[in-house]
Amino acid sequence: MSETFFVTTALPYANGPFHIGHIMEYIQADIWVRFERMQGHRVHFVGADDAHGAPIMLKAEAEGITPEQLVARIAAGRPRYLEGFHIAFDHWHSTHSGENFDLSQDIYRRLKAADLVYAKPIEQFFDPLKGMFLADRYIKGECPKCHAKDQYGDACEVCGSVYAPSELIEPYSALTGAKPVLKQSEHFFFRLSDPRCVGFLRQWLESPGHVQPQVANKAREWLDGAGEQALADWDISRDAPYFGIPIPDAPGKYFYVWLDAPIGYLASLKSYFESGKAREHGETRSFEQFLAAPDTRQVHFIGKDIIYFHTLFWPAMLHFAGAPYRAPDNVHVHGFITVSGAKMSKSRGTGISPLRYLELGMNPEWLRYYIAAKLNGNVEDLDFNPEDFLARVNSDLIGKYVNIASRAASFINRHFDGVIDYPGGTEALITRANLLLQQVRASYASREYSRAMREIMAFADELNQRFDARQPWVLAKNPAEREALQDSCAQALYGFKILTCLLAPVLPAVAERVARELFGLERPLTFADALEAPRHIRPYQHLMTRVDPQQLEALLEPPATPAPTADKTSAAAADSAAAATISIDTFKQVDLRVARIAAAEAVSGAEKLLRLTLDLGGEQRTVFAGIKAAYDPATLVGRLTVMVANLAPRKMKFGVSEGMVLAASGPQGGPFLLAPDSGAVPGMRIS
RNA sequence: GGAAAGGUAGCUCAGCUGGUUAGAGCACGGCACUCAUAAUGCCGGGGUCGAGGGUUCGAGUCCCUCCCUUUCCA
Repeated sequence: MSETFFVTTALPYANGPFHIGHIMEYIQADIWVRFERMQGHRVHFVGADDAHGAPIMLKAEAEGITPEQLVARIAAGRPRYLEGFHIAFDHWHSTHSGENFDLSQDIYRRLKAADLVYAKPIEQFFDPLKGMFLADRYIKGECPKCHAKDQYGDACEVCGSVYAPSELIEPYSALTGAKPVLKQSEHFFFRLSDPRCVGFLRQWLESPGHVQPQVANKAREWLDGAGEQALADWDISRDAPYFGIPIPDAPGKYFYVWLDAPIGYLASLKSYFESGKAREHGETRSFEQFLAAPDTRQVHFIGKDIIYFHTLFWPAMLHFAGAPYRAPDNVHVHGFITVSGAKMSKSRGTGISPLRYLELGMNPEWLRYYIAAKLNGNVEDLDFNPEDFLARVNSDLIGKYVNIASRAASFINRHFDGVIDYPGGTEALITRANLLLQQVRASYASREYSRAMREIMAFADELNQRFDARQPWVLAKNPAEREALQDSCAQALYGFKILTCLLAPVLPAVAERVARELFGLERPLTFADALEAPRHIRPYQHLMTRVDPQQLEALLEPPATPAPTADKTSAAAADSAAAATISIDTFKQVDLRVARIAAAEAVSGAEKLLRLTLDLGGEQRTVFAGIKAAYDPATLVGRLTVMVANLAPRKMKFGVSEGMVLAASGPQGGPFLLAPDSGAVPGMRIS
């Protein structure tokens, strides 16, 4: 019954870091992957950078580096986001790779052999200074309709009309300002309009499960287009200079980036197989065998902006290239994410920065839950609303879910030494769990995450209601009610375990901690665990803190303007100039370590101090820090920071401080605690 | 211009193939409780389901027109 999936997310363009839209898609896919794995299915989840094309080439040129260097720099920044949000790709690769060169050229040769590729001369604007053909976006000029100046070559941002670049009045190259000239060049075309392609695509779109009905409608519209809207063949070549994959037997010609980008899915998979990782994950077949197997389910998660490429070209290319290539089994389309109703814009700095989210120490699982709570299986936009985020996360996750464990565990530990027994039996809960599993699994499977979260939270409500009705805090005062006390708490804790299983795809880190720390399970949870009543619980430790409105505010405030930043650096420079130089040996005497803040509390009687318990990976230290004014203790717990580990202990009025944490401050404000990048673990030496 | 999706309580959303007084969570008001890193429970106020027509015994749910929002048109 176990199935095998090959899952991808859309390849991000390697000219910049991830934005919140990428992260949303990855969270959606990651939840689905984790869900399928919890059902016992084998899933290979891969991603890659989309490295080719003119924008990357030009950006690299502008920075005075090679495109490879630019792409490598961007790629180096990927892991901290992925790890930070618990997005567990099995492999991450690049379209600028040997695998992708081989696969792209192979698929091209096969399509050519199938007579689905032809050459045709086209006329296009050419920048004589730069010596390259110009894509529409690199040509600007006056709009032929409304005569607005400086409009792009494809559409006018002022009046919204659409036109060809040759219609622009006074066109000029956006790269050099030169007047572009029309020049002829031979391009290669993929015969998308071929009856074989159209026939195949119709059939593929009709087969249930391949795409959502709305997406099939849209794609059919393109297929059925007539006249102006008729389905056109696809221009798949670009002329040198171009950062891309050379077309075989065609000197100076490269594949258009959109041809090799989706092939990057397969390139990443191939690299995953050839690196031996697939084998580590229990897959013994070769890449080709795996890909060709009819029971391998090839699933792509994409955004609605790239439906055209993924429902027309991509399936057709794969199908007509032939075995081992196969058209996808499922292309799942999601909408965009907006912030407070406004469309995300990188250039205007609106939207929320995923990196900033992590840097502020905000819990990634808050965002995962919030996205899950708002995501359905349709192609609909999702709004990130700060007030909603705060309310949703705090009341659902902390008030309802985590609170159940917190309130019940304390009784079991205090009165029964952690032993959970069920004088009232577990049948009712097992029946309930079975029903819930059925509902919630169906919701996850169809990507109706918001429904799943509603179903799960309704159960959390039930548990809190029942717990309340039985009033264990009253029972605890009467020794004769011992059984009732144990039963009421046991029922709640078993319910909590069920909730945790159901939420595990969304909250992997919390689920892992619950399994290990509370229930002593040294393995990942599966859905079968929901039917297994726990018999013992360890002392409860807080699982999640509430969202701090200040963090949320900091997340949303616009990025700092350059001016104050410059002030800061100059102030810092002035400071450092004042300090005498020291030798490296002197510096090495300071033992700096990464520490996890295990606990934080205000010190009563002290205006500025917080008492921090720092975890150095095995060793715990108590440190007093004068940061009370800037930090709420609750938001500090769990985050990583930097401490001086070999500072002589100092006896203070409130206790002994065994070190100090590092924070920046100056005339512009502070203190600001230091934090290592994600990946650091407590105890690491800093040098 | 063509097309798609959406417009349901203050906010975020559920309402499948039309059927008793339109639901949830959050927010708000009141009460209760005190086990829980203020968390929980109960009660309540609040919606002419974008507007207007139509079909029907009966429409948020079907049809038509219009308005608004978002997006797509390679």
